Amino acid sequence: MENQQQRREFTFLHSGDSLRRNSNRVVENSVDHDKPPIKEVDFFSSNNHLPDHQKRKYESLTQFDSSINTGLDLLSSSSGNPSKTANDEKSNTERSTLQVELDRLNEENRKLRNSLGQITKSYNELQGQLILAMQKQAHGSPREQKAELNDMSSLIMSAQQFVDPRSSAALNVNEPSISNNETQELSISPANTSEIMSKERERPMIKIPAGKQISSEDSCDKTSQSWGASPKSPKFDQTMNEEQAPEAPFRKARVSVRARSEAPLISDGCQWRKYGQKMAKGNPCPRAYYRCTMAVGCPVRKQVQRCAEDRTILITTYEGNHNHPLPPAATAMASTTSAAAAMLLSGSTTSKDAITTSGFTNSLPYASTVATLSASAPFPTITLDLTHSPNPMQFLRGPPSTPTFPLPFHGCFQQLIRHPMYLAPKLPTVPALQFGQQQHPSMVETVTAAITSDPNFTAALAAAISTIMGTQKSNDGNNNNVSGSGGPGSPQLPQSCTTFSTN
DNA sequence: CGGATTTGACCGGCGC
DNA sequence: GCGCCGGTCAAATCCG
Repeated sequence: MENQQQRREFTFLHSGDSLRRNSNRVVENSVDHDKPPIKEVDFFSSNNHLPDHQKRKYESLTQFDSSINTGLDLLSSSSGNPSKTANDEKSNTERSTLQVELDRLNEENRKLRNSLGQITKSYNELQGQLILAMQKQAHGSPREQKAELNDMSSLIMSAQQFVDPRSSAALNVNEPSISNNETQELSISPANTSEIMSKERERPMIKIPAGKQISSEDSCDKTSQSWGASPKSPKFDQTMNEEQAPEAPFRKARVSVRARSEAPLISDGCQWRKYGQKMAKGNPCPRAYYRCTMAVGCPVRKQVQRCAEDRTILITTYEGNHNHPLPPAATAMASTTSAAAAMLLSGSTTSKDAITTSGFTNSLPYASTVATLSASAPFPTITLDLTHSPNPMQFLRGPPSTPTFPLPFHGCFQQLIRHPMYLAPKLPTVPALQFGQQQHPSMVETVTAAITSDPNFTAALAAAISTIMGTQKSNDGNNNNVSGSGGPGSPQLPQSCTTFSTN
């Protein structure tokens, strides 16, 4: 079983490498005649309205590696001919136009390649860490299956970091007992997890200038704004070393969700235990504190409080990363909040940002749903306002087996989850995205476009990928649960930081 | 009886 | 230093 897990993970990593190679092909395919048309070729070949002689010119252009500007030399030599005719001048003008276009495409491809290179670099680092972690586990005393499951969770976490190590590292810092084996409980956070996480913490993180707390949200959201004071949980504190302390604010990324609900607490697929209730200043409604009980030691907490101004609105604020599998009903929401938090932590928000995040919310089925960033607060918070959804209860109370949470990425990646190859015991050697390309060509393009237009998308993508992997685990007959008392296990990424909430 | 909830006490951070 | 406030703990209580 352990070997199988390892093989899976390595396969996944390998597939990531394949992703890189394949993506490069998009750029360099012009020299590979055995491959199907690549984007550049497609771009030019799409000009079917052009005369044949121009098409031939396009073809000649695309015969050169777009990463090398050899095509430009060809054009310049041609344009330097003093005996050109009027037609030649016309065609040369067109060539110039095409040259500009080609340059633009090359530049675009270069950027894409750079992005992929960064991803690959992070990926390789993680791979090395995985190997180290697994070797360490192999030499250590055998642990129960519980521990192995947690290993899987940490591996999934790593997978997420492959996409965006920054955000993942930041998101996972709430994990307890990950840097100090002495404090960790036997059933949680195995050694390899500790090693991985410790290394991850060494990664440089983007700093958001600590500014004055400026609440960009209405009074209803004071609940989330106030969460920053947290801390104590002695167990967690023990795991923090001096270097990590300055980064603490990043670990407190929160996702606050506003939604209309009559119920005091809406099921979000996770199991929660109430551990406190307080009256918060400025709100006559008490604030309830919950912690995740799906796994022993899960650091995820949430606050639930009704909006003072509109008590039909329930505000749920999540913090922390699950260190255990999550049931399908929870993964949709979890991935969404993870994506939101990842976006928040990805570094693009350097000050008070009260915006409607286009890259994120554009994917929302309900146009009125907005995500508000408040990175200037002591702890960055992203608020998803679902109160204007046409029928919020539709997703809030949807059947667990068919989560219909109207948030980004979920539906898109369900396609991957359902793919037969994806469900196979062994992950394909082609990356999930490429693989999606087989059946859903537009998806890869969409993802690529999203990456180029919004770097933060990688973080969101990471969460979604994590969700996929988690779902796969639950689908391949492995019903292991981290917590014996927990419900259906599933993974949310421990990975994914904040969980979604509903409410 | 065991697990979940309630609720007052306690602690740490922060502002004055 | 003091008080306020948010967050957590843990004993008491409730509930299935």
